[in-house]
Order: sequence, then C-alpha cells, then structure tokens
Amino acid sequence: MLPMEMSSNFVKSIIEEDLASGKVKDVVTRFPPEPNAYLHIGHARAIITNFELAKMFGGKTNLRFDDTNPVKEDAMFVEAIKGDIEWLGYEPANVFFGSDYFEETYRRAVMMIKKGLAYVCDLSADDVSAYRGTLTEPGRPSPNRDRSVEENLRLFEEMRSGRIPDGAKTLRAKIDMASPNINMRDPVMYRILHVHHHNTGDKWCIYPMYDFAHPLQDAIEGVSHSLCSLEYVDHRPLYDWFVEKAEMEHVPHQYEFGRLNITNTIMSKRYLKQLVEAKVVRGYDDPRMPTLVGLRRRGYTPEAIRAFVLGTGLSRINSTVSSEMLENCLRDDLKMKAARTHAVLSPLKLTIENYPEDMTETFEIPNNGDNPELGTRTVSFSKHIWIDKEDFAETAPDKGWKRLSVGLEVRLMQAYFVKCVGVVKNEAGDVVEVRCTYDPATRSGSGFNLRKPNGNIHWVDAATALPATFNLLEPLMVDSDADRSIFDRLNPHSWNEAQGYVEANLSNVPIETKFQFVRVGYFSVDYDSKPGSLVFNRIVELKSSFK
RNA sequence: UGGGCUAUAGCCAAGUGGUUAAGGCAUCGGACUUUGACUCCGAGACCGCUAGUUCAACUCUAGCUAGCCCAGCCA
Repeated sequence: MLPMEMSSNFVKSIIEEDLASGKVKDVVTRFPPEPNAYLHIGHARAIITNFELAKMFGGKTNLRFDDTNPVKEDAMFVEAIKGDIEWLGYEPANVFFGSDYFEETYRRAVMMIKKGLAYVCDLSADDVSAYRGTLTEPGRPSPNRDRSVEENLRLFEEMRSGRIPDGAKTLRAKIDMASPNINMRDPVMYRILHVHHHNTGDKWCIYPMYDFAHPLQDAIEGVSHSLCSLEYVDHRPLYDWFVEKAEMEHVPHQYEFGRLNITNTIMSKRYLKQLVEAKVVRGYDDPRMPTLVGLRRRGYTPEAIRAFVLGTGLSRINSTVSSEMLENCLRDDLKMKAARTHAVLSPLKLTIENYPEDMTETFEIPNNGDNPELGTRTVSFSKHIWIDKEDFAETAPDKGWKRLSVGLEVRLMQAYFVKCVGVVKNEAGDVVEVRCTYDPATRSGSGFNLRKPNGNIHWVDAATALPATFNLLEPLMVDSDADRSIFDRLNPHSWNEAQGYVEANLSNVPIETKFQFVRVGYFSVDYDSKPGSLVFNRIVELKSSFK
C-alpha cells in the first residue's frame, strides 16, 4: 500500500512539541536550492519533507533560491527547479531569492562590526587557511583581528565600493580561534567577487557566505524549522550565533536529517554532470538519470516518488534504500491507473493453420481488468500473430513450464486456445515460425471450461500491429565501490533497444502516457515518440517468480 | 584523549522503562489467478558490544567498538 502521509519521525515530533509548548505558533519551512544544477531524487526528499511537514501542521513552505555565490549559479536553473517542484505537485507559498536580502544582510553585518563582533581581515585565502589551525591544533588570530570599529567600518565600506580586488579582504566574524569546532574559528562572512549576479546585476561586489546569509534568510522569512542535511550539524552553533548576534527578531532553528541514497544510483551533482559532459548519457533528462527530469521522462510519476520518500522515512542516518523500493512504488501507483495492453518485444511469428486466411475478428477487451473505469478497447485477431520469443520453447524445459511448446496448448489472452503442431526453422536451425491450430470453442468470454490451457500468453495481430521501439533501461552503475571511478563502474547494458510491436490502437498516444504491457512491465511513451515511430521507455519490469 | 553525529532483521524504519519489538521493500513457503503480475495466508530480530541501575531495560547510566562528517574567500 502506498503511504499517503508522513509516518512518525523525529522532526515531526519536534514540531508537535514546539506547537504544544507554544514555542512555535506558525510552522514555516523552506526549500533552499542553489540554482546551479538540475534537481534529483535526493532533492525530492527535501522538497517533499518540507512541504508535507508544513502542510500537516497548517503551515507554509517557501521556495528560496540560495544565490549568494554568483560565480556558480545560472538563472536557467531557476525555471527548471520551479518546474520540477510544480511537477512534484507542490506550490510554494512564496518564491524568494537569497539575493532579495542583500541589503538587509549588509546592514546586519555593519551592525555586527559596530558591536565589535566582525572585522575586516587582510589575510589571503592561503593565510586564512594557515591561521585556522588544524583539526587537533587551535588556530591563531588574524593580525587584523583587533582593528577598531571605525577602521572596520571604513574598510568594509571600501570593500563594497569596488575599489578592492577579489580576495584581498574579507569580513570575518570574531568568535573563537581556539574552538574545537572549526566553523567557529572566525568564519568569513563576506568575500569580494567582482561578478555579475543574475538578479542584482553589478550592484554588489561583495557577497555573503552561506553560514552568515542562511540563518538571516530563515529569520527574515519567519522560518520556524530549517531542515538541512547532516553535514551541517557542525554549523548549527554558528547558525544560532549569527541569529543571536545579528539580533534577528524571529529565531529559526536548524534540524538536520540524513541523506537518502539509492542502490545502483549516483546522486551527486558533480557525477551527474560528468556523465552528461562525457556523453555517457543523452542529457540531464536521459531516462536513466536520477534527476527529476530524467525520472519523469522515463515514466516515474510524482505520486510514486512521493510514496517512496514518505515510505522510506526520515532519520539522522544517511541511508541507502534499495532501488526495488522505488520500483515497487511505481508499480503500486500504476497498478490501477495504467491501461494494460499487449506488446511483443521480441517477435516470433505464429500461424494458425485452421484459421481462414482472409478472416479477421475484433474483440472488445477491458483496458484494466482490475479497474473497469478505464473502459475497453478493440483489438483485431487473424491468422498471423506475433508472440514473444520467450513464450515459446520447442520442447518444454521442465514440468513447470507455463508457456507454449510443440504439442502444448496455451491461451492467447482474451482470444483463443492455440495448440502448437509444429515449427519452421531457418538454415541455422532457429525457430522462425510457430505453427498452431486453434479451437473456436475456447473463445474468451464464452465460458469454456472443459480444459485448462498450459498458460496464458500475450500476442498482437500481425495484420494490424504497429512497429515500436522499446528502450529497456537498466541501472547506469553496476558496482557500488565508491573508490573506483564512475567510468569504471558503468553498466555497459544500461540502455538496450528492442524492436517489436504494439496494438494498433496506440498509434496516437501522447508522450508520457503510461501502460502496463501485460506480462512484461510498465512503459511510458518517450519524448521522441511520434505516430509511425513509436518509442516506449520501460519504467520497471513486472515482478516475476519465474526463474 | 580535537570536535560532532549515528548504531533496532538483507535494506529502510516505528518504538522514549512493563506490548508476542509496528510497518514497508527484499527473500522463502502456500492459496488463488485469462498477466509466472495483482491479491490473500504464513515465515524472519539474542534491539552494535560489555558492565551497571531497576521487580522490570531497545528504552536510563558508564565504558567500549564501528561507521560517517568537519581544516572553501562552496553550499
């Protein structure tokens, strides 16, 4: 069963307590992506968690683009990210940018200088690093640590004016160079970057660092619960310090949860970029990619992704969930929603000897036997039929064989029983045609029950079937050994194409339409598909206990 | 003795002193079946380890072990 809402977890408990104690009145969360990459399913977890949590408590969720580093960001991603969130089914209460708050952030920085809590530092990047100390040794104070408030004010203004080159000065928080938490050793608050910003243009040449900007942004927006991943745990003391020292009226709190990984799936932005740039994949929306655009193109539904995220829970552990879990969510979602039709992926000709050459029948059959609301469709039947190679073996391999073999009788689903009376082979000895006879008394729907077939197989009428391409997608990675290069871990068979046939009624299917191809799997119409040249992506296979 | 975080079945994950330790995925049986699907029934845990507190410990305490994170003018 698909989980429809978030089960018990530590963040939910915290919110319940905060509400009960009166510490928090309005639940406000936010999803703060940096606009520098396509979103992937790991982001989907953050999105879904933030939105569902707020929704559950009558709160709201903002989308906030964390655009404090113009050298890495690109406005193109802003629209892409908005689209992904909308596709997932969420609507942000507000769409903000970190850059909306540059003026306010600057004022707070000035305030902190006046309070003697921030200073302009002349150290180079290398020197800042050297002065910082190591994990086991304390750092040393910057030579400029005790500059006067007046001088700091003057220099900070000078930084802003544009007269100082990149990297020559920084504004630093005056905290504790001996702190065992390295984040507290006078972290940089502002750096000089003479770079054009996608929102603020050339107005600024100093940009705030994440550690300073983020808590202020949360505070300004009235965020109550600021969720982030585990690697920010060590930043929380800094977060709280900035909120307090910058005298923010609203006090947000940060809570961290573990990242979600999926087996056989590479999730880091960097690796995904490498795959695209090396042309290992066909783009960010390649149906093998774990990006939201990739999953969408492949045929994953927002409902399945939401069920997956809700079903895997939330904790302070970096988890690696089996990809089978995601696959199951897709099957579960499409089980009742998708029409079930016939497709033959590896065609083998079947000829019914006792069926008249010029006869054609049409059958009205249900689109989904478990869901009458999906209606019916008409399929044709005639002397020449395509079946799947896998459904035929000249001699049955074992007594459990439930398909067709010489001398055995199976049901062509929704049609007739056919009995194999012989085969035609080519020079190489491969079976190229199966010869059968059919029994008119066994017509589906007739109530015939005098004998049981050896199995049920799908088929399409060769006279009317449409040729189609099937993209049989497998994991990009076969090896989870993170020590090896991703290029050494690639699955050489991640993309297999099959040429086969589908029912004639699929001639005009729109892209992204989902089907269950009976006994084969769930498929979605690819973006490249068009009438006369149909392309289907296999989203997931059906489960099978057949070995 | 840098600091921090984590530890419940193969994978996720509830559980916050007293329950047969939820649930999902996976796996293995069985039933049903015009999908070897679905559905249904059944099966799995010495709760990281060791001491302790307690009538009672997955839950509290101490010690230990293992894994992950931190030394960007990235986020």
